Amino acid sequence: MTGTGLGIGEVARRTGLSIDALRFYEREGLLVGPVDRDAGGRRRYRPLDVEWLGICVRLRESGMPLADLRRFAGLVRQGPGNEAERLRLLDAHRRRVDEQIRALEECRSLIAWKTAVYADHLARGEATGLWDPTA
Amino acid sequence: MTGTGLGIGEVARRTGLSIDALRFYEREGLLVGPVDRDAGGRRRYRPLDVEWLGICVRLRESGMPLADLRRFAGLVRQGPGNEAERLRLLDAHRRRVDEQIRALEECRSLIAWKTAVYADHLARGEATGLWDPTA
DNA sequence: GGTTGATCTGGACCGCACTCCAGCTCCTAG
DNA sequence: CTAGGAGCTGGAGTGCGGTCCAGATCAACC
Repeated sequence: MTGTGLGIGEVARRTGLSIDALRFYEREGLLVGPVDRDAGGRRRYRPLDVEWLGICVRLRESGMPLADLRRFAGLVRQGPGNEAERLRLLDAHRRRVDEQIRALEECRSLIAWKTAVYADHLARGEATGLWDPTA
Repeated sequence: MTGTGLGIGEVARRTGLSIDALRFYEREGLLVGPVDRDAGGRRRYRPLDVEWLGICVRLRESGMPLADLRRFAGLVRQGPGNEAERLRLLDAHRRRVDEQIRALEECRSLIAWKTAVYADHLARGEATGLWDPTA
């Protein structure tokens, strides 16, 4: 029997984080609590840890800096009583995500327009509207 | 008279890039051609340069690495004849942007759900479903 | 002529988020 | 017993994308 919880390799596979990143996150205080260790000193992640790491991954993917993640983890670690602050933090982040989506959509439409210009140009041979700094 | 073209400070204001970044981009070969200089050796950006920089900003905002931007700039610098490759490059980037938007929207909905949980909790005092690692 | 403000160059430095490494321990299978 | 594989620690190194700085020059105005 492997004991309770998951080993670091398994957690890495499940979360998509590297083993090094998992140890790094722990050193940086991004977890909601100390990770259990087995008799030999190896990490054993409980389901809660893994779930939290999943959230970390999402927040990171959406551009939250580690510093903010650390603050959030700190609030959660303190336990109940600071929900208002957690809410503020998440809400501010959501607004940033909205803004990112908006900006990306704008970029996307510029790119789509440019690709359309090139595609059109290729479809009919020489055409106008191309970048040509030699002009 | 200030002569033709814009000074670096003005271009920085218009593009949102810092003066240092503008010089850095130039050193890194991200521009479509050499920037003009006035009698005193100062940069004078032509409208085409500024327009290209605007595109750079968009592409960077949407996560294109400088290396790709450099490749694209190189193609444009070469002049007509490589439109197919420019198209491939932009198209690949558009797909990455689409993927980013998708991922961000997923993150957004997780965050929205979490904030709803906290908001609900705050609205009615103690409730369930909160992170509490002390449990 | 002097001051002020923008710009120049080359090169050092920075923050972020990891990633890699040496040298060690521990567990399991054969 | 031994070989292999997963994991451990502390610390150094990496890649990206700029940012900062010293020391000089230049243009314009008073």
